[in-house]
Amino acid sequence: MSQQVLDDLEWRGLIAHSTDVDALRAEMSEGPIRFYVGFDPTAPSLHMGNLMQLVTARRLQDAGHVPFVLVGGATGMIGDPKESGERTLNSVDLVKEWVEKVRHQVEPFFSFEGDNAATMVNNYDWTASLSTIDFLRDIGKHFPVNKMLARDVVRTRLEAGISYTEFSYVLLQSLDYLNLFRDFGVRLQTGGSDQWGNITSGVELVRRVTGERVHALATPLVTKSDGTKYGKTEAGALWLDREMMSPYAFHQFWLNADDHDVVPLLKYFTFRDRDEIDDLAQQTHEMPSRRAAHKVLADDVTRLVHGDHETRRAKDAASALFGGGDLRALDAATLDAALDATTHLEVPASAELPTYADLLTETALVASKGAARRTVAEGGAYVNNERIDDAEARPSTERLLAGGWLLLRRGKRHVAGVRVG
RNA sequence: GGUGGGAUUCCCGAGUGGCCAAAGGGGUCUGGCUGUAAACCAGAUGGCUCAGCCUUCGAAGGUUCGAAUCCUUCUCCCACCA
Repeated sequence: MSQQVLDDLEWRGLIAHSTDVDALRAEMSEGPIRFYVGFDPTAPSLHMGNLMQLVTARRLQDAGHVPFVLVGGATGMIGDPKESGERTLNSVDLVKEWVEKVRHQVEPFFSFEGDNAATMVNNYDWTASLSTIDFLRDIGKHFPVNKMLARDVVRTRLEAGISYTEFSYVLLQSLDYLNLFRDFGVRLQTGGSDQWGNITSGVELVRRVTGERVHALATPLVTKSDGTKYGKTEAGALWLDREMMSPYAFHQFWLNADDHDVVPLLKYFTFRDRDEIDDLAQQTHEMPSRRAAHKVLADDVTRLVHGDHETRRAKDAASALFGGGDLRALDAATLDAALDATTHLEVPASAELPTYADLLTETALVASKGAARRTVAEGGAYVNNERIDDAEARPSTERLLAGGWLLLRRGKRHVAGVRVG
């Protein structure tokens, strides 16, 4: 029973790399196993790639397996080498702060009760007191430098330079696996394919030290159908933190997925089963304009990350703003709810309201006043769904909608509210 | 250690004294077509108090009426030689 989750992961396209799957399947068929997935505090919030790991781990827990969710209080201090170059070390206080944020973001995804309750761990707990001598003797001895140098990331970094600190990162992550195996009997690590090198190094360390063959699975990098990297928005990464990305913006991101990407995204990020996803794929094929799959994707993922209430708000905002109805017909309460969900701005009521160029800039709908003028000249700026042609003009108070709102829009889908009052 | 080549706007890459806010491509944005898709076509793409001004061509100085372009020093990369 509990091994069928592997078939599900495979069908969803979530297994990009794996150690011996048949051996893993055999172990799972005997009963639940313990597995771990780690998150390094490299930013104040998790993002799309981490979400994929969270959802994948949740699938494993739902199948009866026992999650150990690791927050990288130690690894976050060191920094995983990335191809683009050396990282700047974050201060100890900042890492600690981010550890707490990551922990809070991660917790809602798991159940901490029942037979297969999840356990939170922090690798700082077993590394902080580790002496350099012990580390070098017990761990370092198992890492041939010639093999470490052969890793792709390291090789690409040899020209540009890599510090001993980052070069050593893999030892710490491998030590995590060894410790979790010894202390808790963890036998599977999951993670993103960009972590595959680190993950297999952990498998190797466990084998060298204990002779046991533990397992690993890596999910693919999320890419668009055209092969480019997914998860980037105009504003940057797709953050899970609502302060860094509003639930409305988050919901819009999924809603605006390319048709070609929507089915893979449903498989990766939702808990819809095969029949439901096949049905949604069919609907998208037959009536693409209804965007049934996009709506399910956006609603499900937003609900998962931000909850029911925020999802409802994001949906209501979208239907008020993009529903195509007359904005003047909307009442103050509806507009309040819809525009509160977007980026919005308060300006005091006065005889002379700011110019459109200023309003567009201050709502961050455009990057600069020059960009605001350009957008207006290109015919890409709208107030209350009416195109404006003079950036230096000011809205008259007669234009105000219920509740003193003005609806600003740039292009087709970037909106912001201005409340005069 | 020596010699030669290089560092240009978000990225790649042209530019070798004024016509340079700087070709071309990519990316991005807007418009058109649509479905708040994709593809395609067109335009835009440093900032501002916008017929003008300010900041930008690895860094700092200098020459000149005028420098991304010339000179000096420094930093980093690449190639060849030792």
